[in-house]
Amino acid sequence: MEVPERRRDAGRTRQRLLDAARGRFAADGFSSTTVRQVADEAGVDVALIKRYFGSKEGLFEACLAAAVDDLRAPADDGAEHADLAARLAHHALGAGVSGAASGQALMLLLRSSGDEAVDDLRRRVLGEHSERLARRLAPGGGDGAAVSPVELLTAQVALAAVVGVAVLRSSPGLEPLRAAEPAQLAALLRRLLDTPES
Amino acid sequence: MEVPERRRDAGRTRQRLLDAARGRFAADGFSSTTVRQVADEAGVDVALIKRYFGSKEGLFEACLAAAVDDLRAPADDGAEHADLAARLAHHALGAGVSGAASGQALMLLLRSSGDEAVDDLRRRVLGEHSERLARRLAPGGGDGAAVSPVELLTAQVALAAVVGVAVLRSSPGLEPLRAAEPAQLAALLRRLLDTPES
DNA sequence: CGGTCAAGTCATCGACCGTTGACTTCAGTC
DNA sequence: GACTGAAGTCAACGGTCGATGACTTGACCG
Repeated sequence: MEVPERRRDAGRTRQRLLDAARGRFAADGFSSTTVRQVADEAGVDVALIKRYFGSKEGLFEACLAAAVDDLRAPADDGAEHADLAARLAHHALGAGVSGAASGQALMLLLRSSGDEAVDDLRRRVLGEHSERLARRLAPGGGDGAAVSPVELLTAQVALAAVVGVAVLRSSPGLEPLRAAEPAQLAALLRRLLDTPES
Repeated sequence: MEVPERRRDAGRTRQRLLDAARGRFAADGFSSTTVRQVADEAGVDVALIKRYFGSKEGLFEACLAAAVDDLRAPADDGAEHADLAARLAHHALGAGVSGAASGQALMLLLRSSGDEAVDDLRRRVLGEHSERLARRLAPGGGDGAAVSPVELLTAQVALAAVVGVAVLRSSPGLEPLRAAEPAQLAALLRRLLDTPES
């Protein structure tokens, strides 16, 4: 299974560009990131971005698609976290499927490239997640019936809390929030998921 | 008290630039905003930005200073909102002192210009707010003693929730979260401010 | 070994950005 | 009504960005 370490490997350089771009886009945003920075960090030439992704926006969309896959991936923790809050915290705040840093996929999802299609994708993903969360919040536990407006709003506030934690952990690096473990954050966020009225 | 509507008024154009810039910076971020956009939206010439604010960064810092003043301003609601959650929600998510849109000051605080001094200011403001919130969370209600780590973390998670609500309301426009009233959000966020352990 | 095509390099283009200084116009003063 | 300084206008600058196409180098196959 040992790869012979080819000096020219399209898939490898493509992945390097993807990794470098994802970090830059998540940390600095779309417009602050330059394709030359990404290419330098990946150790390849700038022109290869056009070859493999068409344009800077194409590169961003590829990063976003990977992040969406990370976020949509079923919690492989499985039965490890029986609690809904623990699963939410680990899924959104813990390390992603790939070697992404904590909360990187979530930060990437919040970044805007100015493209309307990208904004629609973001809206769709956030809407799906909030609805799924609301369904699990319902007493029945996710039967076919539509969720009530208050349940949906509750789920969105809980989702907002996770988003806010990711934001405050990344750019301002607020301590001790940044160093807190997902389990500890889950314990604090759990109260948001209780039913508002008995 | 009728202002004679001078055609040349330095203070007026300065305020117009400030208003236009604050909206653009809060909505699109620092690097996505161009000084020509701001000048056009304000109806003045681009060169006046240099005259009144020195540079684009100076304009951003002036906007940020105004936002920090908004956030640091004592809740003029006074005794109107006896509840801590209601005060937090109204203060951060309601309309600002000036005619700023909902959560605009908070969004502006999260934006980065790449300047390290600005990042330090953001860290300081967020740290102050979380500490103040933690002090009010303490059973004693804000005596001189230092807050416990768990109280500080609880306050920061609550602050993160408010930040996340502001983020999801602004760029993705997640419904029904976007249209929710501060009082309704306060009712949902209140559970985060309870003491974790009895 | 030579052919062939993908992978990677290089220089450069046009556009846009922030910035700047010289110029023009208006308001207040004597 | 001329003087003066502030307020506003204009054109242009250097620099950087994303994009592009011609060129070179390498790997694989017969």
